[in-house]
Amino acid sequence: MKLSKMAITKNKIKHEDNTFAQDILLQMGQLYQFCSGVYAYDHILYRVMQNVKDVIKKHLDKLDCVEVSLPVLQPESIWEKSDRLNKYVEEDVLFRTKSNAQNFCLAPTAEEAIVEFLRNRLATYKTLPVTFYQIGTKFRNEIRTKGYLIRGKAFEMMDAYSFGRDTADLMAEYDNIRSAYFDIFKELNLDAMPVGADTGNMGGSKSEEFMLVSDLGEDTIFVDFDNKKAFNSELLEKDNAEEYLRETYGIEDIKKLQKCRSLELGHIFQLGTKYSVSMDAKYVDSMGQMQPYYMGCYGIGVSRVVAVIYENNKLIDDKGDVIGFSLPYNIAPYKVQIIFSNNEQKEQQANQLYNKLLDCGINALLDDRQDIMFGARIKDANFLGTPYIAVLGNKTEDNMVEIENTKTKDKKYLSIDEAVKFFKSL
RNA sequence: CGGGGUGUAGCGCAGUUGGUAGCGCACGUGGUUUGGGACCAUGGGGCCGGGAGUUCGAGUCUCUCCACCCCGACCA
Repeated sequence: MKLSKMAITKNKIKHEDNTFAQDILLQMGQLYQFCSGVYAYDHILYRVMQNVKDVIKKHLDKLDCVEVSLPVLQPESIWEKSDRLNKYVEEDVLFRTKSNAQNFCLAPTAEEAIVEFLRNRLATYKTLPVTFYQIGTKFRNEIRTKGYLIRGKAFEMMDAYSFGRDTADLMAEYDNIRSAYFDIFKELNLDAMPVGADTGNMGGSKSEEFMLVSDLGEDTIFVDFDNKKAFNSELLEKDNAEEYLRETYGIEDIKKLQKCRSLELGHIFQLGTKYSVSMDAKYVDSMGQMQPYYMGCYGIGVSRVVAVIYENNKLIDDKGDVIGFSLPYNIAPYKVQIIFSNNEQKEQQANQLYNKLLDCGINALLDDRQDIMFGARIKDANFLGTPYIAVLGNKTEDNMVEIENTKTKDKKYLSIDEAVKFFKSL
């Protein structure tokens, strides 16, 4: 992609109090706020999110989870069936809309929709167990939005739903997804851990949040780092909290746990038969008897994950100012930003490198903006978050490229073909 | 919904005891520059968040809405 085509102006970021990554994204125009909790994503940010989604998909597909797309516009009638409509309306969390004849809502989650979608096709035990998922925009009228993408009114979420014959099926798939979550967060380089949590509006018997210890978060958790056990402080409000924690999460002595601030990135629930019973969704077992599905549901806050990735990959100079980002190679939509001195020969070589990289399927950015000084190109090169910068400057030896790792600042000097080879090897 | 804060150009901000709007960056044009955010000249861009008042006169004072941010409460 050429910068001249991306409507990118010379960036000059005000650094005062700009330690928050998303403030930088707003100033750069990668994030644009329409109103509280509602944002547009510019190209780079959007592609980062796509890549995060691809990582999630890869690990779910490995488990034979089936990706589908459920409607964002949901008839409220399905919410009446599960008896959740009143609760969501009372809490004013639902964005409601209507035609002359029918009431709709914008999907805040999709338990009802997935049951409607699959109930007739999961008529017999022979079709079970299965897990379906989707990744898309969800809408919740948050009473109070927070931290831009951390908590918005419209946000991207992966939501998966498992259908099993019995508790054993449910537990097995819950564990599968749980371990897939470990793989997903590991690949995203996020140190998230499962934390015992309240089931809230979802209901069900047990749930765990995947929490990242972070000041960005809104939750307080208690962690036993040695035994890798943790729970959300909200559970302390339960009746018989200690007994519940011991039985459900195997937490013996609360006093030994360490209190931490944390951010919820995912949440997995053992729903059991809550929705299959309320919505009368059943299958026929091998004895010819009607049985309710044993369901689980599993979410990952994708836009929130993206916000954290940016936060974790800020580039900070000696003065402590944020000067850009260096995204992890596997998440960065573009691997290298190519800049060149204002002379024809260097421009030609830069184009050559750019085209050769594209031919090899390596996404590169070319800063081909006119009337801009070389120094400004260098400064700007950190903002779009490419893990590498390729410099073809007057001080670079002829036909050579200076490749800089934006995170480590390591530099190497290669010919154009060697540079291409280098990127192919990554 | 309580508490606090902020609304002035695309972004970041200044605007004195009320006198009719400024700065930096960005953007246009001309020229000189050209490896760590160049310089000179010049130009365009504003319902000063909205409305009502006080006043000869309101960005500034009063009232009242609204929006956004932060802290709570609540939830994912």
